[in-house]
Amino acid sequence: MSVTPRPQPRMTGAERREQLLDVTKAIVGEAGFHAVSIEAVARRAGITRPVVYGHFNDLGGLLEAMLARETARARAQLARILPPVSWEGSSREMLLGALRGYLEAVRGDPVTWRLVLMPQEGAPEMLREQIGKGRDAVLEVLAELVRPGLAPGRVLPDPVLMARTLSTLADDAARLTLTDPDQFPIERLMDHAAWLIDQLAT
Amino acid sequence: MSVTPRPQPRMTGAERREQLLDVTKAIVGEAGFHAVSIEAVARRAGITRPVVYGHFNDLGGLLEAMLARETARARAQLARILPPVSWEGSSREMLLGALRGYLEAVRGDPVTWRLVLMPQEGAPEMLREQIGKGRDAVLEVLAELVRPGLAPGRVLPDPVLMARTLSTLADDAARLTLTDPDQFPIERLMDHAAWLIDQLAT
DNA sequence: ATCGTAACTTACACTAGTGTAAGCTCCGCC
DNA sequence: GGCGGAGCTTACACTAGTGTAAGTTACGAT
Repeated sequence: MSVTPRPQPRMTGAERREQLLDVTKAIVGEAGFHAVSIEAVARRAGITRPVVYGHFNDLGGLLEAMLARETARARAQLARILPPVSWEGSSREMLLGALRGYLEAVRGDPVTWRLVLMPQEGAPEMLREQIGKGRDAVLEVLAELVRPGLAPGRVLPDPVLMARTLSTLADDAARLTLTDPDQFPIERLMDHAAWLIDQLAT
Repeated sequence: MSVTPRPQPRMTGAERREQLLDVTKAIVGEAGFHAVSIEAVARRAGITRPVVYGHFNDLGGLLEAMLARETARARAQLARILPPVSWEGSSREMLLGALRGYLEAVRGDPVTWRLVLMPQEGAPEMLREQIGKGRDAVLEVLAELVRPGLAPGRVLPDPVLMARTLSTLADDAARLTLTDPDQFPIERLMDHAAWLIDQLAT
C-alpha cells in the first residue's frame, strides 16, 4: 500500500483565492450555506485550514467575499438586460425584451441566480442587503418606466405596486426556468407574459 | 448571594411537549432554523437536554413535529379560505374574497405563515415537501376555478400558468403584509388586486 | 547554487453541540 | 406513610468544527 506523495499542486495566492471562492460557491449550490465551513472548503480544495485562514479572516469573510463576487456578476448581467430609463419605444417590447434577457441570463448561470432567487438562511445578512438593494434598483427603474402607463393614455392607479407585480412575476418565471425548465420552457413563459401584458395594457 | 432553589415548574408530558414545540417555533421565528439545537431548546425551556430527548428522537424529529403542527394549522386555515371548486358566482368576487381571507390569516398568525412564505434552508426536506404539496393543491383548485375564464366567454390561453400567476401574486401580497404592513396595508393590496383582475377579465 | 519568501502542513488548545447512563425528587395513590 | 413511576438532573464520552503557533518545502530571483 504505497502512498504516492501527492502531486502538491501549489498555486499562487490569487489562483488559490479564486479556487476557494469557487469551492465555496459549489458547496452552497449543492448543499446550502449551512454546509459551508472552513474545514469543508479546505477539505474539498485538497488543502488544510490554515491556507484558507491565510486568505480570509473567518467563515463570514469567506462567504462575504464569495457573495461580493457573485452579486457583482449578477449586477453586471442585470445592467446589460434592463432597458434604459430613457426608453422611447413601446412598453410592450421593452418589458418583453427585458424578461427574455433575464430568463436567458438565469439559464446561463443558474448557480449564481439561485443565490438571488432562492435566498437561504445561513447566508450573511449582507446577501439579503445586496439582493434587497438590487431589487430596489430594479423596482425604481420599473416604476419609472411604467409610470406613464402601459399604453398611451392609460394611467396606472398604483405604479409602485405595478412595478412590484411585474418584478415578482419575472422572478417567478425565472424560478420556473430554474426548477422546471422542461415543463416551462422560455417560450411558454414568454407567451404567457405577452398575453398578460396585452391584457394589462388594454 | 443566596441562590434561590428555583421553582421547579414540573409539567406533565403533554404540556412539556407543547412547550418544547412552542420554544422551537419561537427560535425559528427569531433566528432561523440554523439557530435551533437540542441544547438551545432545552436552555430556553429552562430544563436539561435529556428531557427533550425524552420527547423527540433528535433534532430532526423535533423539527418535524413542530412543522407537522404548524403546517396542519396553516392547512386548516387555508381550507377555510379557499372557495369550493364548485363555486358558482362571479370569479372576481371569489378571487378577491379568497385573497382577503388569505391576507387576514397571514396577519393573524405571522410566525406560522412566515415559515410557509419565506421558506429557509436548514429546514428539513419535509417542510419543502409539505409546502410544495399545499401549494400544488391550491394551484390545482385555482386552475380548475380559472379554466372557464375570468369572465364569461373569455377563454384563457394557459390556465396552468394563470393559476400560478394568481398564486404568486397572492403570496407576494402576503409577503408584503408580513414585511412592510405600514406601507402596504391590506386595503391598498386589495385595491391593486381588484384593478388587476378587472384588467385580466376584460 | 543558494537564499528568501510564499505556500503549505503538523500539532495543539479550545468551543459547542450530541446522545446516554445513572440516579435523584416530587407527587398521586393504595 | 410509604411506594412507584413520571419528570427531571448530573456526569460522561464523543464528534466536528475553530483559530493559531511553529515548522517544513518548493521555487523564482539574485
